[in-house]
Amino acid sequence: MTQGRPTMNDVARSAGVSLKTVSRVVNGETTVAPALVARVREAVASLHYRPHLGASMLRRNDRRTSTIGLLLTDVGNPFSAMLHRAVEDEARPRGVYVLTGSLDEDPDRERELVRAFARRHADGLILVPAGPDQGYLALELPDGVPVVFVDRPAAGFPGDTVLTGNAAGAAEAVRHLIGYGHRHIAYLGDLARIATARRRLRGYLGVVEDAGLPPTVVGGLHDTAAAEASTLDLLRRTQPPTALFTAQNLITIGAVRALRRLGLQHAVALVGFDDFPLADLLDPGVTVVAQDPAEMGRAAARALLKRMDGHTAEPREIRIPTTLIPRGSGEIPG
Amino acid sequence: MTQGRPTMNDVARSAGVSLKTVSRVVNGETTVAPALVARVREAVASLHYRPHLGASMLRRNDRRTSTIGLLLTDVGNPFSAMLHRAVEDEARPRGVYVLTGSLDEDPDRERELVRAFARRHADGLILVPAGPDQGYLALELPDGVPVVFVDRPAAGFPGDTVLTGNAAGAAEAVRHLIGYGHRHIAYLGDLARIATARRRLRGYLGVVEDAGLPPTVVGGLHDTAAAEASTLDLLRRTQPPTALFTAQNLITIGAVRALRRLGLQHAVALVGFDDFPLADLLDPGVTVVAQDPAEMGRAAARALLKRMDGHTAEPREIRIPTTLIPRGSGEIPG
DNA sequence: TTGAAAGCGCTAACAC
DNA sequence: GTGTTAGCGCTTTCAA
Repeated sequence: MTQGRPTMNDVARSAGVSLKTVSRVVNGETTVAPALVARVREAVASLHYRPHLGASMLRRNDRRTSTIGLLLTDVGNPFSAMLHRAVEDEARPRGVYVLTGSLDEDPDRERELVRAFARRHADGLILVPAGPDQGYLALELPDGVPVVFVDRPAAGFPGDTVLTGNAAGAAEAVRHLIGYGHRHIAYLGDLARIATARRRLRGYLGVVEDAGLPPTVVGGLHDTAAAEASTLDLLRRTQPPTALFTAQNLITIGAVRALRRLGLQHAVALVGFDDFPLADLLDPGVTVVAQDPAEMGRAAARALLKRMDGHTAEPREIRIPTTLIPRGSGEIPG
Repeated sequence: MTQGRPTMNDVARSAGVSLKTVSRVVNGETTVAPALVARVREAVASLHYRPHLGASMLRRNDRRTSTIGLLLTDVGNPFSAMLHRAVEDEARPRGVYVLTGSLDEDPDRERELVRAFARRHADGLILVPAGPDQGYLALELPDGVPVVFVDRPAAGFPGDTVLTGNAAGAAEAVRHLIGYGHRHIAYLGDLARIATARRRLRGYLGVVEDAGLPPTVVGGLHDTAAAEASTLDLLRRTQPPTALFTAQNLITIGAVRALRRLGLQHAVALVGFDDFPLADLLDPGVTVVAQDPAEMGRAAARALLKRMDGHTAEPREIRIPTTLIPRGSGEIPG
């Protein structure tokens, strides 16, 4: 019955017209007699003909696939997932579909995925950079394929960049704690390679120094367990801090666990960077500086689609502000 | 400088060999003299040649793109996101990449996305069905493109199906509550179209009836707010239940909020279907019947890849068991 | 307005 | 081992 799917030629034969006429109808050209259009449409329907995008792409001049690539830290984490959803929502009305992949902070994986998506003729890329340098993009990507960077600045390749107010958000958190009378505020975070972490630390240090307070920095925390352990150590010191600023999601949760274990959750103040579900249901509710991943995704997708439409201008830097959400843990006086 | 990217012909000219020899080298065929291989490799590198997958696909017999489509309820929700990640992890070592999309329980959207992915020559699909019938797949998909269904059974198209033990999990939750002495256990859930919800309700009803207990069913709950309101109503009745079984994530959270507001969180027992982050940090910890989205994703991807490898056998039904995780709220005696 | 021929970049089939 | 020829399904170019 089916020996491969039907081609334009099959449709042409079935409709009694030439191949080219079918092509014209399928592509919505208006220079075809209505009677022929109808015959072709009928044949298309009865044969269940679907145009072969690859073949069309090969011959066409514009060579668009209406597909973009989205390279995230980890498609499974809630932050990435919300960003992903926002990108899809912007792309959907344009008939643009999304290839996705997780980089796990691995620069090799970043380049591998870029190459894979380039081979699949993505019209553009949205990238949360894992590596320190994106110069390779010039080699992997055909000319004219735009890239928008998200959450971290890129190096070596031009593109719009969507960033959160990392330093500003951290500064706001620390100022909030100072406003409640705290004079000894500790920073818990991941000081690693990642530019994001450094910016948050800078925000903390700036405010603490301006206020003439002693900085306490605990770095190198990558997961909940490490954060919990470090927080326990910190609070058992002879001069423990009266307030904590945790620079990331998982670290905040580790700190909450530690405070519980010591029964200090109503005694030591806490503000975390990044919101998380149910933060309001804990006791006390956890005060956070929330990012807006959905807005970041929307902004990135809009910037990319604009470039794909031929918009050429100097790469822009788009900054999405953070919001401090007081829920109790950050309003414990010092 | 760049007038389009280089083709195999450019490489052949640059290396002083024939087009076909380049093709052989690029495709890793072993019947080429080492000296020529080296010359071709060099030319490939210096010209930054990248093979044109579309053209290759067009001519090749097997016509594979090493791309699969993943159609989820909502890429932004944690359950879908974890499933997505597991699929990616299975596909990655095979050099298979993933097109993703959200259906939002909309059958039209389901068909639209299937068509879009088929046009992009996905080698296979993993689908969380939104609509009641998947018969259209036979028209939209080329012959031989396998589909694996996840989380819900499909109709009208053959394919492996990965399901959670919905009825069994619900039954276990209710039995757990009965084991703690409860005789009046209410069901809160979404009774809508969705097969999943009906199965959970069936699990509840089966156990309750077998135990000779009166069923109390509150349905039509779609979000946290509705669940909170309904729970409040329920607990203010003259004969309130002593235990709640909430059939879904968001409903569980709504119920938790309601119990808090009434100060009953240590008096009324609660078991929820679906785990959620921080369930253990609440007071009391929330006992749940946990699904395993990662295992569902792995199973689906493995089944799909096997079919893509030519495995032909009767479609299988793969059932991923649930796990009851006691954390406190389900162990309050009745 | 419609059609015939050429060819996009690549690989299958068959020479040499 | 290597090269030549034909052609995948479609759009371009140009002629009718």
